Amino acid sequence: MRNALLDAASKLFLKHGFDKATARQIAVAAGTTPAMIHYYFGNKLGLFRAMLERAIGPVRELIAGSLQAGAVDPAVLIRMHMQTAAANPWIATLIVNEVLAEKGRFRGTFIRDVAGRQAPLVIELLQRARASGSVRADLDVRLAALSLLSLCMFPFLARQVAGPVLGLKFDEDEIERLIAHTARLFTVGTVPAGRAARPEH
Amino acid sequence: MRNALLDAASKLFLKHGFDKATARQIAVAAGTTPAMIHYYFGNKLGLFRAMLERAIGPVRELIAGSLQAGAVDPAVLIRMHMQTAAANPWIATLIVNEVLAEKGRFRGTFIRDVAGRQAPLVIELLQRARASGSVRADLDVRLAALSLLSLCMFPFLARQVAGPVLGLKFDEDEIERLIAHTARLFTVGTVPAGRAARPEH
DNA sequence: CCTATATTTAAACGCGCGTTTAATATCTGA
DNA sequence: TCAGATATTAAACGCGCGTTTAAATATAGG
Repeated sequence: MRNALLDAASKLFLKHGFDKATARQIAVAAGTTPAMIHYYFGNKLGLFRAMLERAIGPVRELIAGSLQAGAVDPAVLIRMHMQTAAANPWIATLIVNEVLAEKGRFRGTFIRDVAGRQAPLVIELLQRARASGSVRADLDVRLAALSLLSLCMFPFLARQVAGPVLGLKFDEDEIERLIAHTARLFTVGTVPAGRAARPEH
Repeated sequence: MRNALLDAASKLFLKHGFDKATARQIAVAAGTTPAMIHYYFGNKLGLFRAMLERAIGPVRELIAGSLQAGAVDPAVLIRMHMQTAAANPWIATLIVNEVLAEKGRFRGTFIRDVAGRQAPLVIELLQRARASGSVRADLDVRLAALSLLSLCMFPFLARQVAGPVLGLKFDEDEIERLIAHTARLFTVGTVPAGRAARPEH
């Protein structure tokens, strides 16, 4: 029953957000009553937190691990971010509903545990790239990190709008082209002055 | 009283979103009772729509007008978008709460009246730039339009997170540097192959 | 001045929310 | 077997929400 609640909570919280998903909805989806939420998790927020830890743990480890593995290319980082976001649509929904939204319930945790750990690694990666001469020397790495995250995340946050407006389907093939396009845009866009911009493939 | 309600609605709806801002909150902020909302606007949604039309009209005209004025540089477009987003913080909040969020109350209108009109103009601008040889010939203009919007909008949507995480203050000076950085990243990133990337200033 | 209309007030409505209670069922170990 | 702990159920709680009603007040026109 505990697991059934966690499963239902994953589906509904990550689809509709914390406020819109009601305790009764989740309980019914799990085949029980809201009293079980109180019994196992204390209250609705406790269920949300438990569900979140289960959902986000693997993703957090994946991202943190692959960055610490060593110096990687910005293009590789872009690919990893976008593939993760594409493969787990709930991440974008969660960020919109619980991080970016005013008083987002997950913002504090997200800043502390996810973005707060990841951003320094991205900045350090860009600094190394700058030191090695693969990006221009006068690049502001913090602004560049922001641009990189913008390019990687926004398309998935805005998927429901970008689809109809720009005529994008967000199928597997198109996402692959989007990743290649994005990696090239960022790589070429930060190339040292005087070095010719070359197609990657 | 009608105007007092619209003023209070602007402040609270645009700050907290439609759901979180309660009818009583707005009525009290306007110095009256919720019954006045029913009297002048029928219900809460009517007040939201009336407030929205008043708030978004000027911005819509500004953006639509300056694009139809003629062929402009992508860098100019980027500057205009980012300056508008920076000068009107409520735009980012509105987009997060009512457009990107699941079942956002403003998504339909936004797609039809704002993004749906603007995106074709951005795409056309990029096509002209491509035809004139100022961006590379094999650039996918739809993906490039998505990247452009990502770079322009995401920093302001994620302001509350990017600030602490990347150490950004989002003051006037920094926003100016962000705009210059973004314009350069996009311009250089879409430059034709073989043409040297040059600093802009 | 008086009446009819427009505006404002105060109070309550029904509803669904998260939560809690108390009773019942199920399981477990000595 | 059978008490004690664990798990589940059904029902209700108080609360705040958007909304509605009906009475009181202000405002204009003949």
